[in-house]
Amino acid sequence: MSEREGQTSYDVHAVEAKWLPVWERLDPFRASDDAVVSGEREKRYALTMFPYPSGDLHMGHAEVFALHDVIARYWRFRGYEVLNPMGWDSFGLPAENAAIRNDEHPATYTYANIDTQFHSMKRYATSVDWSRRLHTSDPEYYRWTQWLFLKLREQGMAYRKNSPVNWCPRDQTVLANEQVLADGTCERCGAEVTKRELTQWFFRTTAYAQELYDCLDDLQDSWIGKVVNAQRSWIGRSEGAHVTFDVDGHDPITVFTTRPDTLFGTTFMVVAVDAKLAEELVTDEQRAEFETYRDEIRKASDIDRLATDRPKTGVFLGVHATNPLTGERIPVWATDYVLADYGTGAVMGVPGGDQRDWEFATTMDLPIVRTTEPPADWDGEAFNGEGPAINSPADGVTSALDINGLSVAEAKAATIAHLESIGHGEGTVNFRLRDWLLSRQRYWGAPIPVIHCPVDGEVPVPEDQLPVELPELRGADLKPKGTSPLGAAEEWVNVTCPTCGGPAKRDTDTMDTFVDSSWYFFRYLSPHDDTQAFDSALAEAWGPIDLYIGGDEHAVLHLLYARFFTKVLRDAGLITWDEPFAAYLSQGKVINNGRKMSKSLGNGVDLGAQLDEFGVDAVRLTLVFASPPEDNIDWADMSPAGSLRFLQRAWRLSGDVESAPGADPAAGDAALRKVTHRTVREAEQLVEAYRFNVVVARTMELVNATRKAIDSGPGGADPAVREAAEVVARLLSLVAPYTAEEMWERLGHEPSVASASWPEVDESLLVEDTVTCVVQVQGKVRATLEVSPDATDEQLTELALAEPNVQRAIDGAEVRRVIVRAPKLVNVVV
RNA sequence: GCCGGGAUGGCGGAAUCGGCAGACGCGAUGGUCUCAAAAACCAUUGUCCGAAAGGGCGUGCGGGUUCAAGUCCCGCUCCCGGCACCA
Repeated sequence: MSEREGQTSYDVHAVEAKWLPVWERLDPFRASDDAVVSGEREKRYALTMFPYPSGDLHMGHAEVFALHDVIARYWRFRGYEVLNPMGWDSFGLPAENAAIRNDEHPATYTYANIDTQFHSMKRYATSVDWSRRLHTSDPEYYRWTQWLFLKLREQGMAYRKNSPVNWCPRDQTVLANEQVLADGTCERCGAEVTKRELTQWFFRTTAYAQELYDCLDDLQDSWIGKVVNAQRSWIGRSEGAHVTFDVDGHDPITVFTTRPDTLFGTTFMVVAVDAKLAEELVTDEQRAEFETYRDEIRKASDIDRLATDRPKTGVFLGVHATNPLTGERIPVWATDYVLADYGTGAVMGVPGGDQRDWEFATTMDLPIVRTTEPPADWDGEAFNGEGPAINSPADGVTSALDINGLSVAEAKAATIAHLESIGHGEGTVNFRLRDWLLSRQRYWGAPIPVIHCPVDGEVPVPEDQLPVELPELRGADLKPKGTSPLGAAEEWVNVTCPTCGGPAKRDTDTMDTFVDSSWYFFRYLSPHDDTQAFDSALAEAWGPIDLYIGGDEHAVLHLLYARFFTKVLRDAGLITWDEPFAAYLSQGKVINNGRKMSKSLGNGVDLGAQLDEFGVDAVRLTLVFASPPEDNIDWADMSPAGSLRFLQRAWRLSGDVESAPGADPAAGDAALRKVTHRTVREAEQLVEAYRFNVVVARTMELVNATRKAIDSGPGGADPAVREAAEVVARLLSLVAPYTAEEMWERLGHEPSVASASWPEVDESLLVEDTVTCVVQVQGKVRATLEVSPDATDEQLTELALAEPNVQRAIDGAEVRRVIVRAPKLVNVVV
């Protein structure tokens, strides 16, 4: 037992109990608005996605909070004023479903869980400013959610329309497109989503499609790539043209195409069978056949319709359109392979250039004309690759436009120019993104603050009457019945119209909970302000968020909505910046034994049990050290016990330091000092690059080096050992605050280590007096030399060739060339 | 099908300026201490040949560029994620 006080370990739980009240008293993480507004200190806004209060915190929370705290604490050390707030996304279905099961109010479940999570978070000891705590289900919060809804409505960004919408039969509510997974199931509960024709509220996200897309370029480097990619795909920008076809006995039809250059190969037109347009076009002779086909398609589920390998089907509508370039008449068909709600719901059929059109043409026996010359060895069907334009115009047809021989890009440009000149089309951009459906037919959300009056129509609730508080409903009253439970609260529903004073009814839908979370990061700036949603001056001072960390499940949903809100608020004049999250990092999942943790698999790992067994610090350390932040962590591969061993080893250093606090490190062992200062510099670079796992590795190396210095080097009395131990305490505090605090105290300092200053790097100690020079022969390492960092090429060559091992490798051959990269490398070529 | 990311020891992962592959940790093996165990500490740990010195091979596969390739280029395989009858 080399340790001075005879202790080889500390009691994890005693240490937790000891420091929590001290930190409570010191409150070192409170963010000062004044320091930032006055410009006294530079700001950093660190944000992690706030939790939904279902039960207690789990391993996933533990990971994201631990990762997030590294950067937040680091920024604080570096002298920034750090805003690190926390709250709860506390509206939502799990609470409502629990309330129905237990015949209680959703608030009971919600606030009990918040309380549980709050205490777990306190124990978890992240550097949060708790004075800014908020819950989205508080009337003080949703009052401003409602205010923002009205603001968006004022901006023309919230509107009501009747349309086919996604309906989840299990949750008994409509869903946004973003909440329906690729396989047609509900993102929340997994039920198969169906369609309903309903009048619903939408946010006009499509108005910002272009900007939401373009700004991704600026985020490319500071956001994790897969999320930028996901958003790009979701917004789905495609460049092309609108082309207008005259139709016999009908208004002209406009189609969207990305390949206007293939217009000469258009041999038919196809309209989505479920679009209104199809119904308008169909002739009386064809109507019966059309309706039979349409009804058949309507019966098929979305799942079936999504399959891409089904044979092409369709019905001729009896009308003809005219190709604007050639005057040729082409038949108009209805089909289910054209989508009613993308583009114009109608497509020009170019079988030579589009595989789907090829299959349709083959099935329906329609002509096929190629417009791009395929390569000589082409043995496919439709060809949509690069090649010279052909058949413009085809034999026997005339056109004012001839693009033969042009490349695809040239042919597109020429065709668009021509269409514009004859008034039959224009270059345009189309997006896949749809407007955000925000109404929900459920109870536990923010009521939509609108009154429907038979005289005045849609009337916004006057600002001074906000919030529109939820009526007291509980248990069975909340049972989903396909319409909003709020409709049953008659006293609440029936109101007088704010405009005419006559009888009117409240809107009975509540808002999607993603509305609540689209602006919470603004509310953190002034969470107790009862005069406004947020303070624009504070938004100016603190925004945008410098680093946001969260899960991939929100790669599209929440991040897209928050970006949209930010842009609308900017255009409403409330803020000046364009994007809410300057940098985004996604955390991987914590899994167990190769599988997602789940009740049915019985492989869940209980966070509380892990904390009880290994302590907060060891669990945090394990999660941070496991892998780069964005990778998944398989808990079965991890060793929290090993983490605890390391923490004890680090802690023991603080008991072996024999010099007094303030001892001058300059007098200490130079070798250890070099390691210490190099470690600090590397840690700075690594934290800033979010490579937190490597920061831990470097800290471990410093602990090892310090241990060696104590046991078999200059000994515990050397001031360099104190310097090293004090650096370890501060590096460790990024991940293991309890252990670090305990070390800091044993080293003779006042708490809190979090308020200590960051170790200053002595640049002179980063200069090595010798470096290892690798000597290769034919690229293979044959020897290493310890040389001065300013050794010359000539010196190195001479030393290298003098090595017996090098001579043996050369084996008498003629040295043809010696490559020297002084002072690190010599390569002898024979 | 299109777009993005990845593949490194028994395991998690280091090495992103083209310059010692496997840092750090886990696990394993042997040892010290102990009545014993735990903890702690010491040693070994990519693989093959060799008693050793030393050498061969080695970053998913096949080519290439280079004095030098995990890293750059070309062509594949597989895995993960996003989008998908989106015209």
